[in-house]
Amino acid sequence: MEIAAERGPEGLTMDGVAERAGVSKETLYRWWRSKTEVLLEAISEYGAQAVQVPATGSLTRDLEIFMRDTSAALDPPTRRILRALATGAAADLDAARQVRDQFLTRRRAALAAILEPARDRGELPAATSIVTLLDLVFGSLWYRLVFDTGPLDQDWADGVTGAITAMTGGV
Amino acid sequence: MEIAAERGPEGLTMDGVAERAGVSKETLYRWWRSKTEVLLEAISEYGAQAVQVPATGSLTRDLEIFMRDTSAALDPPTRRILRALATGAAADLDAARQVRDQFLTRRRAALAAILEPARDRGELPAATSIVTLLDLVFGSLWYRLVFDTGPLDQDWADGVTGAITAMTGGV
Amino acid sequence: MEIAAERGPEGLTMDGVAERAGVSKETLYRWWRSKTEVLLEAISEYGAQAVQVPATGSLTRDLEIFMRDTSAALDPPTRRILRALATGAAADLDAARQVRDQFLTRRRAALAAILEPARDRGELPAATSIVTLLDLVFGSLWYRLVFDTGPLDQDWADGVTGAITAMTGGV
Amino acid sequence: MEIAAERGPEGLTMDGVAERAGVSKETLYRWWRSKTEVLLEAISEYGAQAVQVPATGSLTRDLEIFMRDTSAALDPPTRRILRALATGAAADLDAARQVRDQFLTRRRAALAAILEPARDRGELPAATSIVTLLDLVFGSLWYRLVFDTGPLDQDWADGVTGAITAMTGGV
DNA sequence: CGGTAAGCGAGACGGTACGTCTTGTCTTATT
DNA sequence: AATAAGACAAGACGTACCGTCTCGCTTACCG
Repeated sequence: MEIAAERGPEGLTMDGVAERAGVSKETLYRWWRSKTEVLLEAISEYGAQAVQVPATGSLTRDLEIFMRDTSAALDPPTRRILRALATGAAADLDAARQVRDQFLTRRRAALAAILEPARDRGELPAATSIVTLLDLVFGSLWYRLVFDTGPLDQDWADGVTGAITAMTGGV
Repeated sequence: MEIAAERGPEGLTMDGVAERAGVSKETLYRWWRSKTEVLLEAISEYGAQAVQVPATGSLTRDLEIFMRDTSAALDPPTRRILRALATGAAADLDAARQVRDQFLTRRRAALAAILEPARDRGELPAATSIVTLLDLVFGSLWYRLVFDTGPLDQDWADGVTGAITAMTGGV
Repeated sequence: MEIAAERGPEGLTMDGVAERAGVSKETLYRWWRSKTEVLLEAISEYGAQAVQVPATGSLTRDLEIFMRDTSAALDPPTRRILRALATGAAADLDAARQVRDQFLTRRRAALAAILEPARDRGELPAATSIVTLLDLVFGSLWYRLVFDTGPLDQDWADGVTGAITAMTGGV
Repeated sequence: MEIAAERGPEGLTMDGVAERAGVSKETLYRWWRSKTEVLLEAISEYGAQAVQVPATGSLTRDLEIFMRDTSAALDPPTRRILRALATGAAADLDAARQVRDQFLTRRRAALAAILEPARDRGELPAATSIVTLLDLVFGSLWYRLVFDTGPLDQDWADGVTGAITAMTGGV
């Protein structure tokens, strides 16, 4: 985590991790088969603190809180770590699967826990595909992360919140 | 392109490109400073054929056409090429900038050329942030590409189309 | 022994021995401090059958028997074992000392038991240095073993026998 | 050479050579496929100075000179180098072949150039096998080197000389 | 007879070298 | 002057073996 946070994807090497951890490469490979596995486990310890799922009863309010929390968590070191994760996933479908199953899933579930009740309450059209919405929201996040197309600040958070809530339409 | 299409991000090396091209590495580096630059130039030749911008006068129809075209273009070889691009961008902010400026921009402009008139016609709320919508749509695409979270087929295309047009609300 | 006989010096590892013996490395190292010690002990069990010391009363005849016996013992598996021993000895003076004291000594004594009486009987010049002769004979053997310069067959045995007995000169 | 001379077989590593030579391991492996090849080439440069072949007309005298020269060359650093060579040869038949062809051959030829004329002159029995004698002499040398069974000093040189000339018998 | 200590298997560990791979720079000779 | 050919330093990769270590388990001896 330290190395990924300090130096980003390029500076993260198994040799480096082994040295920093005061551990032999042999041991590293015994427990984790790849850089991605190491990172995932490191993150899961770090991010074990359950993702907050606001439940104010209002989709707009819930989303706003969730998105702002998310945005607030994305300081530069964290962004470097996530970019390292994305690098691994983009390069190798196997790593992608691991990231998906062991990392993305959790956050997707949290957001789904906001969206589904909202749809049931009628705040989103009944036909709305939650999966599509999740892709849109998290896609926006990773897109900005990977391609550095813009900040992931409060404005961004509010923009996404606004777009999603706009789907409530005239309802 | 051939190599990236055949072998994906991992199998794409400068040595490999030089050999396949019957060119020395020296020459490769003289003209392009990095793998990303090589790929970008290769893609731009390939994808020079201007992106079609439908203009049927209906946001829903335009979007549907655009998304289906996009989806249709994403065959497995193309996906491997794009993943190679994402790998480079995620690993290095400088590469990210290049991908952004020389590749993403074009497609963003095409979609913007659909969304902006639609907003002007009142098919989207006047306050709608086009940039946010672009991030959502392309984010969804790259998210699925990078993390292999699902197919980029017609269902996906229609799902995104539906979500965006849902924002037109009761209008 | 099995491993050394099958795979030779390169394939002989402490891990391998431990596994084949159904024993933990811990135990291996408790009883023997090095590969060389393990091999030496294994060989001493194997080769415990006393070295035959012919005593026909004729140097030529005794030597011939001894050399032919020696040659006959040197089948390929045995050669691999001896090469493993030589590898250890050449690499490390401490191992060399152990091989010398616990292995070479025995065979040297056997040959000396042939040469000394012969010298006393006048079949070798009185000034002959037995040690030098031992070095010449066994040197020839190990030289061929280590550098694979030629077979250790009956021709070789007879050649050495002939050379040594030639020293009896016109006597 | 420096490393082999200073630290002997155990301390000689490809990594170490690369570092000391200010060269990358890649380059090392491009030119030499193994430690043995590196050593052989290093030695051949070093030892390029032709081996002196005395030709006094007397076998005893020639041998004495040759053996004393040989003995004098075997200072501790040289012995460490030669033990490194023997370690490689003993461990691997392929390395053994290389050592034989590129190193041992030269010295064998030099000694043969002494022995053959002597035999022709009648100083050795006509039936004497030169090859056997070469094995005996050099075997004695390497035996002492590998197993550290005794010094390779002038006494040793004279002992071997004496043994060989003893074969001239009553002539 | 029940408690304790010694020896054991299992195997993790830090360390080090291995041999391979890719990167980006460079030199040389050719055209 | 641009090129191909390819050597090169740098350094990460993933593997192998070494010798040490810690853990429980099982015997066998002793109180």
